[in-house]
Amino acid sequence: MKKTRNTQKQDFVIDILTNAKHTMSVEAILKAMPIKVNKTTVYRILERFAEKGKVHFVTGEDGKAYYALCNDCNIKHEMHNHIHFQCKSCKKVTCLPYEIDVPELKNFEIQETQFLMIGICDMCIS
Amino acid sequence: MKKTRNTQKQDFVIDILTNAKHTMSVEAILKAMPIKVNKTTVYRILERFAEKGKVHFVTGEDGKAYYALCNDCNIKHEMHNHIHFQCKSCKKVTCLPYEIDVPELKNFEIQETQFLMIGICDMCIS
DNA sequence: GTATTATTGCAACATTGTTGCTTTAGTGTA
DNA sequence: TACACTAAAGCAACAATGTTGCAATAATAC
Ligand SMILES: [Mn+2]
Ligand SMILES: [Mn+2]
Ligand SMILES: [Zn+2]
Ligand SMILES: [Zn+2]
Repeated sequence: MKKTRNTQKQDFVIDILTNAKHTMSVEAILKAMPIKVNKTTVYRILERFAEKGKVHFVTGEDGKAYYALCNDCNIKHEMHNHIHFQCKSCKKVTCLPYEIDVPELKNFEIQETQFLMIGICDMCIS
Repeated sequence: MKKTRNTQKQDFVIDILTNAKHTMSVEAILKAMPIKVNKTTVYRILERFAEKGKVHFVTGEDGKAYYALCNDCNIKHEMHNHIHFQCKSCKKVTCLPYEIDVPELKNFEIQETQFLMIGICDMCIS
């Protein structure tokens, strides 16, 4: 495997995601950066982290990618079979501690899963 | 509810989706049209169909929306709790006849679900 | 046939993400 | 510390998907 370097900007991304209560879009991560960083840089940092299994993402109903640290992820199976929830009101995407039993699919090779539920979150519900 | 009209272009979209073996992106639907149709028109036709429950869509890992007719959908609950599978090789998104049991989420109002599995489909597997 | 207005077309735009190339800076070695 | 190597970051231009406002068209009712 290729060598990697530790950089300030990578650390910032980790810090931001560590303190995040929800998953974050690239746009949100950029805004949370304490210094100015190019968006391409953030895209590539997240890409590297995703390859290493440090981070996972869900594609929201809006087509945007939302990133989260892989803390409690099912890394041993290299999947992230927990549910995500996207709120139609505040748009936030949350990782939920519910695992989904992945069915056996004859002749299909399952590599990843994205389980997304959509509705109104606990904070926005009146 | 507002009045609707029957148009040739709406019928074409229904025909195309009826004969489709997989879900279809707007781009694919446009290409399958027997006559030239504006993309905005297709977006709006699909939007109206989705509201009526004639059609549902999944957002692929690539962020694109993939549409399918609601034939066997769980329309009584206004949800589409079956699994979808996106192939990393041929990119096709397929509706699969597996239902997912949606967990009860205290203080969350679940309106829709999108369950996506990603990997290699039965046609692309060697 | 005429009026009404849902549907379509068009052009301009917004957003998200990608690519190729240059520049910067992290790391190991002398 | 100085230097070489090259991963990481910056930049600009681009691609792809989807959206908006308004004008033109055509389905339906009378
Ligand atoms: Mn998650
Ligand atoms: Mn489906
Ligand atoms: Zn919310
Ligand atoms: Zn395939």
